[in-house]
Amino acid sequence: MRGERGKRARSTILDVARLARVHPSTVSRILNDRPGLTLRPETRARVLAISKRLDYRPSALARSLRLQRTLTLGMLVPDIANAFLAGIIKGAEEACHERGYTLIVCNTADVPEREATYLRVLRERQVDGVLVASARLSDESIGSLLAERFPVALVNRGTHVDRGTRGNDDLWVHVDDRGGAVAAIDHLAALGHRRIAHVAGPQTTTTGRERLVGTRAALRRHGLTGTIVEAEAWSEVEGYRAARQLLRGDPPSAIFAANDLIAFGVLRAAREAGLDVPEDVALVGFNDIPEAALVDLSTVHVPQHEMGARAAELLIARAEGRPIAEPRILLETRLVARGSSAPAKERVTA
Amino acid sequence: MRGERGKRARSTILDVARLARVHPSTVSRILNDRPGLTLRPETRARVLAISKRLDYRPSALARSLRLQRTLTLGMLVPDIANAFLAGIIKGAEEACHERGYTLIVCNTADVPEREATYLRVLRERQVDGVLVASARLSDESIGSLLAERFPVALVNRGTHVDRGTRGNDDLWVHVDDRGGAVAAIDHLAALGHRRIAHVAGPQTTTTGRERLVGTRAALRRHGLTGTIVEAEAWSEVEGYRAARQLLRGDPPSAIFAANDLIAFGVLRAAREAGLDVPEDVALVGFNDIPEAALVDLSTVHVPQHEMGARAAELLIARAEGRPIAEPRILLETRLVARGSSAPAKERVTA
DNA sequence: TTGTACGCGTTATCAA
DNA sequence: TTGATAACGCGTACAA
Repeated sequence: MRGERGKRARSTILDVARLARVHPSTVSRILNDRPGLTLRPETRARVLAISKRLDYRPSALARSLRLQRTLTLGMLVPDIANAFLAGIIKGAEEACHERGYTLIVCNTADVPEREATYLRVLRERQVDGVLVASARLSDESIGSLLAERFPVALVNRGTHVDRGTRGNDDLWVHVDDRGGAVAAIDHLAALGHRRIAHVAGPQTTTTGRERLVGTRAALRRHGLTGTIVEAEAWSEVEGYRAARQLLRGDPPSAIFAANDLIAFGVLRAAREAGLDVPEDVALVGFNDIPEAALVDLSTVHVPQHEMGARAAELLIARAEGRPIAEPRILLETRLVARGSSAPAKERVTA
Repeated sequence: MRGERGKRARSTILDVARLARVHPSTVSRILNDRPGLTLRPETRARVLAISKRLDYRPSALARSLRLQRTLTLGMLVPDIANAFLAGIIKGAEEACHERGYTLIVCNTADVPEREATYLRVLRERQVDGVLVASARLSDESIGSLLAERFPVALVNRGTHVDRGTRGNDDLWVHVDDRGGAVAAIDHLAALGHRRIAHVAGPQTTTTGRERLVGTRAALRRHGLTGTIVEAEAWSEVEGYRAARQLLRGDPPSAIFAANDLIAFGVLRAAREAGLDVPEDVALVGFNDIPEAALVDLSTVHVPQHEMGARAAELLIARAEGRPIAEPRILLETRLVARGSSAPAKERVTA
């Protein structure tokens, strides 16, 4: 039963060397060919030919063991299936691929135990660095990585891990959450809305907090109070739950949801409450995931792909020991107005 | 500049052995502890303690090199950000995690060159098997893998690779595409629709073909002809393009789109054409991705998570040389009726 | 019950 | 210009 498979043993560098009548190390040199090295074209050609004929492919395992680097990056995300994260992952994956790195994406489901397990696995596999896109705060695990000076890059999340012990060279790619929130509120205010509510994201996350801060500041500037409710998670379901609470009684005329998924939940709750969007209540989300266009949701655009790519590039630079000019990258957001926040304006006082 | 990082060298099995005053091999034995091996509890405890103290973690690299297996699976997908595939990936990832395997997801973007590159990378990394979820047909690359008896499992795609040279033991997890299509058409016919169109998926893919076959059969059974147009890709954009062609002139009263993304495109085209869904035209999709609920799309449900999980399990079994009872798994679909296909019925002859 | 010796496949370094 | 050697970190057959 066993041993049935894996018959045709893969050819190694020794096989090539033997057939080419050279030493294995010569084969290695030729195949990797460093500039500034002198090989006789003759042997070179012969080795190349043999290696092609044997379909020789070096073992990344052995090489990594020898080189002490794997050309592999790990990535921790709370949910692969989340459209926003998917965009980030894709960006990171492409940047990695371009530079010859492989990315291992790990789905933590925001469960600390899984996070820890994966972190262990990644380290056992000697990945050259870890990209952390999970939104949760305060990770001792991350703290310990940073403490060990293990290459880590944070994407779309901050950290409250003991600022004291860390330098200012932490790798960090995020967007202007406050600015985005301000843009959202400004947009709604410009449409004439005065009764604006905010369905905030979990206040256990940096993004959730920052967006709330921006919202509050903008509301104040417009001389508005605004109602704030908090969704317990960045999900449609929790957005729905929070919105129901908000819509009972005297509903606001406009709602800014902390992200698009939450906005979808708000949308569902509004419909159930017999409220039309945007006629009865205007709605703005955050992130601009592809589905936002599907339901004509106004939202704050976030360059997901770029976030992932930039973060991966930073991390690779760090892993390769290259100097990094800007370890912290702040990307701009941009409001995308769509149907969900269209009317109002003329009926300001309606 | 360099050498700055990676200072604190990770402790190896030798460090543990030294401090525990035993031979490295003893440490290895204790840590892996095979049943049926007799260790003195005393040394055992000592080694365990030391290893804990040093925070020793074995190198997966070295182990894999020695064991000739990596406990790693590769996965080829055309688009990580595709919601349907994301569900499959998630299922596969979880199954892998449960069994101690790591999954490397590769985004091929349906570009043959990338597919080939990734396949090479995965083999160099000695993955124990590859999960192929790309929908394209006829891959010589896949053919060669199969020929080499390298563990491969196909998910949501068939293969037209030379049936002759392959056994019947190919690993294959897919859904009943024909049955699903039939269910969709039956559903529309039951609503009273007589002018039913099908926006088919790319006929270069097995799923696209199977769904068309099912559609044709069902239409025929109902004594209908039906219009067929083909989308050039499984995307919103191509669905839109195909639908525009379909909707000019005398539009059908119902449309079955080969998958949800295409259905979204149809939806957009219908709206632009001033047609209301479902009042003027009923719509049914395929896959039941989460976004389908968002726009109230009727669709054929596909157990994405299960597909990924089952495929991964099959592949792991094969990689470990365990016998496989059912190498080909066919999962059932189920029609989910939502608003997009609601009315009609009473106005059959309207 | 534990130690010895070797090999997994590469590549860097030094010698020739 | 090429060869020889050692080492990366681990697991296992065999010996003690």
